[in-house]
Amino acid sequence: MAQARPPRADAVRNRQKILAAAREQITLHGPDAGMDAIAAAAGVAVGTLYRHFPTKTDLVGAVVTEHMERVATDAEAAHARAASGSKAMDEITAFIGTVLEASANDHAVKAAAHTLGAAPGTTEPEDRATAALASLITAAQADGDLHLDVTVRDFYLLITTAPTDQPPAVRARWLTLVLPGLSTHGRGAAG
Amino acid sequence: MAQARPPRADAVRNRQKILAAAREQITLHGPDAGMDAIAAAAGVAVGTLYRHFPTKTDLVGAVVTEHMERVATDAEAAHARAASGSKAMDEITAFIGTVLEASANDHAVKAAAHTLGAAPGTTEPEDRATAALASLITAAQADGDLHLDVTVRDFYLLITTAPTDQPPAVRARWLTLVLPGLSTHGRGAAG
Amino acid sequence: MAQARPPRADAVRNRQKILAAAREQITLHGPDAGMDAIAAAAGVAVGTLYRHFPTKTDLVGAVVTEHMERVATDAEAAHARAASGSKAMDEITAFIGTVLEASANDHAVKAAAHTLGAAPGTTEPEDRATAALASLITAAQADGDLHLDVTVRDFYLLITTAPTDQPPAVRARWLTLVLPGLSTHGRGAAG
Amino acid sequence: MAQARPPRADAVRNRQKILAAAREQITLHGPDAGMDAIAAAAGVAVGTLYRHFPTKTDLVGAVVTEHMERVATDAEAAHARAASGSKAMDEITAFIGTVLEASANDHAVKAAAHTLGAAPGTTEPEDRATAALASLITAAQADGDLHLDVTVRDFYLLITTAPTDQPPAVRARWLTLVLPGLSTHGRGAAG
DNA sequence: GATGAATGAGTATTCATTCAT
DNA sequence: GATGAATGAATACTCATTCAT
Repeated sequence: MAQARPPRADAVRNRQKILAAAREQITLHGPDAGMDAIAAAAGVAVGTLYRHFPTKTDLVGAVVTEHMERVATDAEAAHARAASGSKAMDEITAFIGTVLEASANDHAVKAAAHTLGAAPGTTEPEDRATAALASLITAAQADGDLHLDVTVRDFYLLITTAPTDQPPAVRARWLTLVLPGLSTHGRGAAG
Repeated sequence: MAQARPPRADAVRNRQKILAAAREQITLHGPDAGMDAIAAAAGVAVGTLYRHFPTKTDLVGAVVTEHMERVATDAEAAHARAASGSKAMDEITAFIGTVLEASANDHAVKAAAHTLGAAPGTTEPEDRATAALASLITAAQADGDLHLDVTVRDFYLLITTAPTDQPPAVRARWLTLVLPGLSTHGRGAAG
Repeated sequence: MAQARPPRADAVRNRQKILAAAREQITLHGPDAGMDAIAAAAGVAVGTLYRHFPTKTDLVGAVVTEHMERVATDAEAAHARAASGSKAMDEITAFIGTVLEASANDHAVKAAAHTLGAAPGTTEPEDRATAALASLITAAQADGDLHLDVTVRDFYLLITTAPTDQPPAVRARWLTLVLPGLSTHGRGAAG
Repeated sequence: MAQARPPRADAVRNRQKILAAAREQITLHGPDAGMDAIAAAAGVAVGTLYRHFPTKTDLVGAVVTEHMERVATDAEAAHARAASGSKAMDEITAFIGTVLEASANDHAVKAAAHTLGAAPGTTEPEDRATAALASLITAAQADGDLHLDVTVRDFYLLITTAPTDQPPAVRARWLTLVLPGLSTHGRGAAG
């Protein structure tokens, strides 16, 4: 069985350029960004684009995955900080806020996911995020700060429904409304 | 002064058929549903569709307004019940659930609103809903059941971000997560 | 054989309103004026319009004929004046100018004729015009003012090619360029 | 500095086929010729047509420009002949005839120009034609054959109003009627 | 006779995808 | 592998004409 030969250097470079351009164009014009426009932004011909991503769905999927990559990184960072002393529940709160901010700027990504019915499943980065978040949850529950029935799926549910396309003030308000559902401490003095 | 003659019976029937078809098609394929497809689903020629709704935007707008109509009706009903003795906070809880269920079936409507940057403002039904909800809020706050800083906008924010396209179990879970942000009673015994 | 019953008074009135509206709309928007627009301008429903003119071609044809009516009237007036002493050649010159001006304001009419390949033929008003012009030609030739080979067809050729859609100065210049082809007196001192 | 790579051979061929088809279809059905029809006539898919001419206006513009190209070439040829001894006025006469014949076959072009309110200005070929004609005019005026007030604009006015859609005999007659407006020699012996 | 709602073929244009160079 | 020209189904919308009321 022949070894898959390693990809050519320029092919790798092209893949990166295409992903960057796709991210940019999708962010700019939503998932309706044209393939030609993406190719042009990448400084590449459409044919090349199609060699790397046989379908628009594939390309958008890749962008979404990239996004997941970032989520995973953030989750693991939060987990690491919690492991070295910071409060797990604080990390959770911060994490959700961070993801919301990131989505607000990469805004189209979520739309993309929706519109294209992107894979439900289990990409590698999603697994990493899930693992890190699960640990974080367990820790926060051990601290008595997080409701015992909260799961990773709950996080994903909230993140998916976050108002990413609203102005910052609205996004902040949404966080305020939503966090008491997780925390055991309610909303404090406000009411 | 002559009365504007009443619309013809068959024209009215067609308008209904078109709206129904639009609702259905938009639910099925999102606001990208084609005008031809909608016309076909309505058993009508495109021309007829365009006679009733000169623009796709108009048609989608009409569907959204229909939806708002229902929301307004629900809100006023809730308000009426609270006025005659039932607990305001219970009505609020039920109301949000009701809207969520309704939206789940009319699912596309939300997408529609988004995509078309639907009117920000002030359609007549929206005004009615807003008025009824405001009264409900005041009552619940007087009872000490609702956080004092909660406004109608908060309701709209939650409703807009509700996971209308998720299965019932997920929708129920979302309600559980989100209601504590409104109520002064937290999540009770769960954590 | 039954006598064709005389048209009802209101039907006659409608026909006039429609023709007026057609003239107006065609002048305004060219022969592309929509049937609905014409009907609306006439204060009549499309159905009524179609009862009077079974086809758009018919309607435009009618407008063109109306135009011919005017041409015929002008030609006969010119002829009458020449018969009572004025110079035939002067009347000819004036006549062409008059028609050109009229066409410039009813501009679309010519376009209409072209676009719709309107009947070449021999409507009654055209016949009257032709007769009057023929007399005028004979008279001017008898005066020695008009080239002997000029015919009514030449007039029609010039009129048809007149730059009706150009500004007045250009129209005047065109007359200057074209009249020497008819007159025996050339262009006088200009060259 | 890299040369812009030469267009592909088949693309060039297609461009020609499209232009030819456009000329033909526009000639046949006026500028209302459908883009689909033109594409079909060219043996090409619409998409291809749109790659070459992003807009119908562009396509018709190109056809008009082609026409102008020919006019320019004719004008320059006439000028060259006059420079090497032939009579300028004869060249002018011949030139107008030539353009008229050319237009008769490309008939629609004029309609096209009209309909689209074609550029007022200054395409490159138009400039060339204008220059050559100006020289020709000066020469003929120096010979005493052409009225002193005649300008290039007069030529364009006549050409634009020429009866390109009439049979040859009518076109010839039109020339006879119109040339005396330019020449200092009148119509000779005919009257 | 008048009304105006319904019809449906037709228009220019876009865009994901394929394939010859 | 890269290029970019070609494909063609699809889209929103128009308008002359028909026909039930």
